[in-house]
Amino acid sequence: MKPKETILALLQRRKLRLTATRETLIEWLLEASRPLSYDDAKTRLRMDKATFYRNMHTFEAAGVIRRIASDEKKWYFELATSPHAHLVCTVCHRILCLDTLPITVPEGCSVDTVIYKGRCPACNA
Amino acid sequence: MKPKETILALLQRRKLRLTATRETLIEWLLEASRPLSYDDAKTRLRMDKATFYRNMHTFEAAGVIRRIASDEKKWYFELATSPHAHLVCTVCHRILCLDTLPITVPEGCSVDTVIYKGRCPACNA
DNA sequence: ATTTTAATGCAACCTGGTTGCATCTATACT
DNA sequence: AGTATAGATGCAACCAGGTTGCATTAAAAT
Repeated sequence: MKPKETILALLQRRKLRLTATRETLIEWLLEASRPLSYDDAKTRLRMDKATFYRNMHTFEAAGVIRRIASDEKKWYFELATSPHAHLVCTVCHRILCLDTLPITVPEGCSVDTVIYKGRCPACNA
Repeated sequence: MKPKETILALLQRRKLRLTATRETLIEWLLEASRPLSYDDAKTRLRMDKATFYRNMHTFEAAGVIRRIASDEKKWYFELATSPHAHLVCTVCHRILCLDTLPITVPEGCSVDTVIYKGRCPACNA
């Protein structure tokens, strides 16, 4: 995982300003072990949702993060680490990162990522 | 694919009423070769959206259809045929049905379905 | 220190979907 | 067939997640 400084430097190279808000967001993403939503953010980070989403767009454009659509019509965000599959739990709706990146690519398609839908280990027990 | 009569009979067995609206919806789903949304429906079927979504819930509960979340925060619906994977196109946002049902199930999870994200053959050309 | 330009916060808005309620109609009952 | 009744429909109001406009604030360039 890239250290915070590397990510912040990357943003600065893009002429993006280094605000306290952005530092907080990056720290928060670094700590997370799974993709997080604005809902997750707002309990820990006091921040307007417009600011949150605008920064997520900015970070995404800078290649720093990726977004994943949940089943419950929310966006989840994770740092753009090496590509991997995700499991969207149909019970608790959390999104887990998986090691496995399978697969046989379907004919004529190009596949960026794979999403499994099912039960996470906690909900499967 | 189950014929229309079989599906309608199945609904009746559940004490659901056989309305013109429901017949139209079932016909429309039978004709479709890919999952469809209310947006797709409203251009062909004149029907209130509350009625559309309520029926989709009812059909789903009866096991007649399945729903798939798109990237654009819309629900897509398909008849509950044999389980298969889907490709959500990141360009045209359409959802394609795939023959392949891969996979190695991730440790401790149970997997209901798999979603590929990438470019459909049309957008990949 | 001053200027400039991007980032922030608030409120208003947009879109997809849901809910409350009056009306209507498929089915059950006689 | 005629009537009763419970489920289905349509409309409007609502809700939630996310976006946008705009005035204010604050990095960073000078």
